[in-house]
Amino acid sequence: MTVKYGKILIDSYASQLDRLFTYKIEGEFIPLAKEGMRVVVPFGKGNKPIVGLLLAIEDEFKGAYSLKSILDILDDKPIISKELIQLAYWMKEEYICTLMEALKPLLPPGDYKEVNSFVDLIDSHYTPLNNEEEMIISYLREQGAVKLSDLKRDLRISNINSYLNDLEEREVIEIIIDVVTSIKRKKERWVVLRKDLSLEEIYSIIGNRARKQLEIANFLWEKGEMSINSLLKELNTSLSTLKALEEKEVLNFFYKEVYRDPIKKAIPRYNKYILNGQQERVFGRIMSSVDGLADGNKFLLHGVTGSGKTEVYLQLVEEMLKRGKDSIILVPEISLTPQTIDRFVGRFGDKVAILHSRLSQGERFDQWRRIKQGRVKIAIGARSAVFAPFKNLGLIVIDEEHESTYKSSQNPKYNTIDVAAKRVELEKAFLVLGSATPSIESYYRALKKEYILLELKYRANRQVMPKVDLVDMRKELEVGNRSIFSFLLQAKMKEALENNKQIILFLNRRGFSTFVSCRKCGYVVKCQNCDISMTYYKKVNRLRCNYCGVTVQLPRICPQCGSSYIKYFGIGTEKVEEMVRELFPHARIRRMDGDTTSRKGSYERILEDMKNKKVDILIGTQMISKGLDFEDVVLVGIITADTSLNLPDYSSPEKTFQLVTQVAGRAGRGEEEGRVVLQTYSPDHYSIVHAKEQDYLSFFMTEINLRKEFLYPPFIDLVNILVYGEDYNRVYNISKELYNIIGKEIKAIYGKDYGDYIMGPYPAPLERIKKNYRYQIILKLEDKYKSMLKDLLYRVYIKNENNLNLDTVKISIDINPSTIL
DNA sequence: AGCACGCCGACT
DNA sequence: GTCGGCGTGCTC
Repeated sequence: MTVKYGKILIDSYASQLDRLFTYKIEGEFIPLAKEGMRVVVPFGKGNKPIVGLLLAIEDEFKGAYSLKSILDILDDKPIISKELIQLAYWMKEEYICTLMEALKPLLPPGDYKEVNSFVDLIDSHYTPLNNEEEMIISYLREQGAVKLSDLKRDLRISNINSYLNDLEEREVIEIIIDVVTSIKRKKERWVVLRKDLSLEEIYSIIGNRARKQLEIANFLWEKGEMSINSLLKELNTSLSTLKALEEKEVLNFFYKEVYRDPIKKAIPRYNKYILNGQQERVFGRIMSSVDGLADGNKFLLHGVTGSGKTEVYLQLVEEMLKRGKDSIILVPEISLTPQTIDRFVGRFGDKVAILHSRLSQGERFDQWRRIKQGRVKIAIGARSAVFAPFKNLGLIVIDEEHESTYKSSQNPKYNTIDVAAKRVELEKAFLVLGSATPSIESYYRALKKEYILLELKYRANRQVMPKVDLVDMRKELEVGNRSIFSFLLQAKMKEALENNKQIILFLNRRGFSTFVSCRKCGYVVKCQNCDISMTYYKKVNRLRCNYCGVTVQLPRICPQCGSSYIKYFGIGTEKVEEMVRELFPHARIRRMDGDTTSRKGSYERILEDMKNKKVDILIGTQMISKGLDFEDVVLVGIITADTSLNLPDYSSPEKTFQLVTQVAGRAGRGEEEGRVVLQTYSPDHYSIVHAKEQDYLSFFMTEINLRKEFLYPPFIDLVNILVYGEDYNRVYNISKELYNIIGKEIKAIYGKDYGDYIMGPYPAPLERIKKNYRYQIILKLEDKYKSMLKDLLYRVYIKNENNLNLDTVKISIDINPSTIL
């Protein structure tokens, strides 16, 4: 074969370059080129060299135009696997974005154009076998770690790749992928004793007067080698002593690369537990699939709070390790707490990489590289860790799978669960979704047998589920209690404090509160058509439904009970703290919300204080709803469940049910039975009623029927098309134009019923963010028309076939968004 | 995205 | 006559 053909994606986010270009691969490049490598190609009329990603290699080409040839290959090994390339193609289709956008989270972090191969000498005492090796090694001795391309340019050895490969195989040199900016990879000075001397010989060289030097020698004899920093600290000595030893040629200094390790403190070992009966059944069922004894590769693990899901995950990971397979553990960012990390690191030590949003660019790159090179076998992190570049992936676990943080809100706007399901298919791996309150979507799929449903019905330590008391806040008002704490909650708090127990007060503040409700009877203004709370718009002083756009007058008096206590809802954690202080001036109170935990480490400190019983009452928002496990918390107070219930979003009952169940699960983790006081203005709402009973199945059945009736996911895909920009008129006009283009197609499908499937354009609930006016169009995609309409959206949005003027107005398309605010 | 081509207005 | 404005269209 004298020539091959490479399909290349140009490194550009320009939508018009969202296609592959064919280039010839000739001569020396033929054996080197692999899919997933970066290449340099001449592009455009001026043949400007530009970086592209080689995505496919073909033997023939049938096109009517002449081809150019690639100029260079930048990588020594692919920077992305074939499976991940496949995944990117799938994401592009699924989430309507360019291939380059879809690839972004799968490529090395940072600017991938800045990624380079570096060559470094590992064994500097190696004796070269031939002239070429001699040149390479002496070059590296002089230069230290160098860019592969520089080395090639300077030495001009023909067939240099085969020499380099050979040397790498013999572990004389090392070829590493790294980013240019971090070529100053962190190195530490280490010391090692000369290997050819016995201890006696060393003693005699040092002589018996230098006591400190003898101590060091003894120490190193035991330890082998050590970094200078830790040696100096440990033996409380100075660099000059070491220098003296070097002069006597007892020890050698050398440099050793340190990985910027985000795990700073020593983590104690986390011991393995023996699984109880129900855990064992779940574990056994999954393992029988893994070992090919049963069908299925995707599981939904529905386990009540405190049922020991984590231990099941840990043991699955362990089995994967035994089988030479890698694992990815996904957790919501907020539960990526020390508690969670400690368990995995405490069990698996340095086989674990941790990926979270607070890593610096350099740290992030190191973690990526450790995974890519196979130095770690387990990655634990937030949603983007689903793309961890393992080559032997065996298992993906998604804990708290119902959490909305698994939906990305930036391009590509992927849903981690769907991505994981796809990846597991591509890599023949296994997926385990876990939750105490599975999302409606996931549970529905489990019932449809897309996932295998597994259950943990009891808490691990025979603890009973906490008892939930429902308090109707309308009645509190009737009997003259104007405080935000019901009499029952006050009494329970007093009791817990007297018994020296801890209390968690949970304030439900999802997003912001824009709904209008009656403090007397709990009435909330809802849309007649959509069964969704209406949103108050200050500017026009009217209420509007964000789904169908109907607006109504703001009621002065409650239409249900006639009281004038009808107003907006909203209260903050500070206010709650103030009120608790009034009631219990001697209690030690801590607050946990966005404000108090933004400072680094403060979150950990609060948890530490909680553990050490330095806190009596912890007040918090979503942040305290999960993962926290304190034995002495006997009481959980939910100040008001209603806030999330009345957001203008079809999933608000689901979110409310989940939140209440999760928070309630914080109580009674110790010996004593937990109590939960749940305050609400809607004690009859199905999500509140079922949350009180902790009856997931009943909640699911009610909700799924509503979803079907009102045409919401999982029965359709909801598409939110957001048009935004600073110029109101342009935003409005573009959104109108867009509506007409898409509406035409929908009309052709549905005829006069088309209005059920396309809504808008309406101002978004948050009509203006950062000077941008925002209009939205909402689509409901039925499965059978999905690919057709997605194709239309691609042509309109990415290709801009209708030549919409998008200079000052931007469009964002979100498939099944977690929120439409 | 870049870059060239192209078809009209005001200049050495 | 030509220099250059940025609209249009293409890039293997």
